[in-house]
Amino acid sequence: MDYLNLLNESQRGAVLHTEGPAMIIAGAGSGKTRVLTYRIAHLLEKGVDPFNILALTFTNKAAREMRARIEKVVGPEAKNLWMGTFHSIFARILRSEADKLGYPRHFTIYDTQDTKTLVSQIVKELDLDDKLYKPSTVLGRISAAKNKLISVQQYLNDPVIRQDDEAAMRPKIGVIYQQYQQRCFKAGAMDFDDLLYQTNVLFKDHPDALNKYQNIFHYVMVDEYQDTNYSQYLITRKLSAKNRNICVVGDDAQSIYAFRGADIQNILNFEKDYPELAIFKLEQNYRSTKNIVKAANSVIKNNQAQLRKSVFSDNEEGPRIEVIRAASDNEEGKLVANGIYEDKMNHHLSYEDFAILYRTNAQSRAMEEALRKLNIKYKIVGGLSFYQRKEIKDLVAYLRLTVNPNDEQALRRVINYPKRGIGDTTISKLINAADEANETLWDVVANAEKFLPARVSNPVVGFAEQIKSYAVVAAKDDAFEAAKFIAKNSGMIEDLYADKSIEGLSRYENIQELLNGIKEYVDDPEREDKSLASFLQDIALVTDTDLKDAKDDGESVTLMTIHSAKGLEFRNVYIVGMEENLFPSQMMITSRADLEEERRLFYVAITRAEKKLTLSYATSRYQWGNLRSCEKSRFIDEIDPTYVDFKYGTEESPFAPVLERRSNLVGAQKIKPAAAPVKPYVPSADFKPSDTSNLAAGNKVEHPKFGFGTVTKVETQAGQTKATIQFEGGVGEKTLLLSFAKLRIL
DNA sequence: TAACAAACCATTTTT
DNA sequence: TGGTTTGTTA
Repeated sequence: MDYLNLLNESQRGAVLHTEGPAMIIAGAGSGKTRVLTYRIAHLLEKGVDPFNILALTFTNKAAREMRARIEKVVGPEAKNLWMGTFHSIFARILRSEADKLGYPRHFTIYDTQDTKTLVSQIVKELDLDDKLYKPSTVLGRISAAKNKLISVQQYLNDPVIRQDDEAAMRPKIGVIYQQYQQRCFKAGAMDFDDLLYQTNVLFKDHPDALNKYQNIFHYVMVDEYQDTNYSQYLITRKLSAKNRNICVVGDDAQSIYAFRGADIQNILNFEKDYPELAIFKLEQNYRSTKNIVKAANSVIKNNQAQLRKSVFSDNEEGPRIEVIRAASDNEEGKLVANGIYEDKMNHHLSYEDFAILYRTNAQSRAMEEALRKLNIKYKIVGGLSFYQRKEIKDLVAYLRLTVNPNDEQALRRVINYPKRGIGDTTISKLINAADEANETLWDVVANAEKFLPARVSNPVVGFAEQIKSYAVVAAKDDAFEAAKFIAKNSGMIEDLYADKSIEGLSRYENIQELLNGIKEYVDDPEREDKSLASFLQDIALVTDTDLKDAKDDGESVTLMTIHSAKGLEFRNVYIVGMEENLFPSQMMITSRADLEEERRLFYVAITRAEKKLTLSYATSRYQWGNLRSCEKSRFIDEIDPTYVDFKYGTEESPFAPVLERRSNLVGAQKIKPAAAPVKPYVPSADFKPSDTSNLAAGNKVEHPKFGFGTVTKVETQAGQTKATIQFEGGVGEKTLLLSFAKLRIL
């Protein structure tokens, strides 16, 4: 029990309050993980069986680290906790209950790429305009629907949704959603959202199953509760409905996943669901200096929607926040790299102590170049992950097909790789045949001789036999033996080995690396299930962040997006690209809610730093291939100036000459002002679109993006009413479709 | 069917 | 600008 002495009062309260609902509001750096760890340890010491505790996190890494920390306190019992990400825990539960929902036990988990391909296939089959129905747009709608638990039927019947889709000129999204779900089901596949959606279906339609898990999970804990969506909210509420021992931990100020359906109301309204709720506020920040904490507070103060709390630090004052201005993105990189080098030398630090954070992945390039020039080692988190490489996806597709032959995306991927004489025409014929006979693609492939002349069907049947033989191997051998056999037998190894180019060599090596990874997986002495199916379930939910961490080899600066930095801390942090339209991102400044999310993102970024924080921005930057001029981010000015040092003056850039020289070069592009030299307009807080059916010339209106303006013309053409509006503030004249535009008549 | 060129798209963030 | 996909040609 001596760990109780390591905690402050509110931390201790949160640890000891084990019965009944509890909410822990944990400010950044306030020892949240420590509280969760000890809370679970405390439960175990009280005699609670680890099998009765469910702890949900958002990343595998968080789960792994917490389990390791608990293990240090309570020993190997910690292994028996139900601890993992929402997706991995419910994938596991769904797998054992799959038959109730009509899915195979070894259902495939489609990754983002699979789902995109599937959507484009459907769009093509329905003969829709692929410019309008972009996979990302369509999937965004489908995903949002699933996260709100809107079924295909509800989607098709809902008049509001129909109107939205029609207004966006995409009336067929519902039909695509329907096709998409059918195809996934037929293929025995679930996407990420399905893992949560189908869990809800399971609990709704099978009360016995719900009951079973309610009786297993006596205690439910949810980390990063501010990032849960409706689907996740409902799962946790149902699971804890019986015992009401639910403890959620979160910080509304760090909610940064609204774009993915996270609903900050889940945390703001938690009290309504549980009136007997105990609330604990962790307000002391142990991570950062006073300066950093105060600066972060002064920024987040600008948000309206938030729970009241005051985060403070008892640490040293620390240096002030430094703001660097550079003339270009490349120079920004140079200044940051130099700064890191000097800091390291002056303070005897390791490169491990530094992180460079940015809003978008595209910004990493300039940083990488600059670091390389100074021979500073770095690692990038995010970007193209190992499992997204072509050759890896190919081998994984074979493995998936072995476990679940109905997996359509996997089948289409490898049916003619390596080349075995099955051309596009044959494949389309097979797909059509499957469609007509209302069978899965696999059923047709396996019986191709019934559908096609022998000359073309022979290689297809041969392929099916091959896959069947893999299933036999996978049934008796472990994942490694099976994968090795499949890689060889499929001809993949041979094909890659034949390619002697540098890329070919690296592809070959990647396959070896994947096989090594599988070997490690089966060699893990604690691994119970060493089957291929189990391995596949595992890697489907592994993210790049998890991977890089595992084989981190020593001293290097970390580069990543702010999103992936959540939950991490570094001694010295550089936040780069502090420019309007980049951070805050231009797509996020149309509404107050979006802007507040960007601000929370900035808050998260600031609070990653322990000792020293540096912000940088460039007055010009390459974007889409041409040089654009940029303005300093409004967020810089939101920091209380007491805590800030401007390193390179605020009036004129000392690097202006560099910029001039560059633009004078023959053929160099002239610096264009940003497309709209307009002050990004933030609508009135109470903005509500008016009924515009009686709009007439002369009306004064407000638009959420363009600001205030006067209507000069209203005309109706082909049933579409258009208004021409002269906007103020340099926006100029715009013609807007009234069915689309949100306007408030003043 | 492979090699190459042209066109196209992208920069929001991810389990 | 640069990476990927699509189209054209032999």
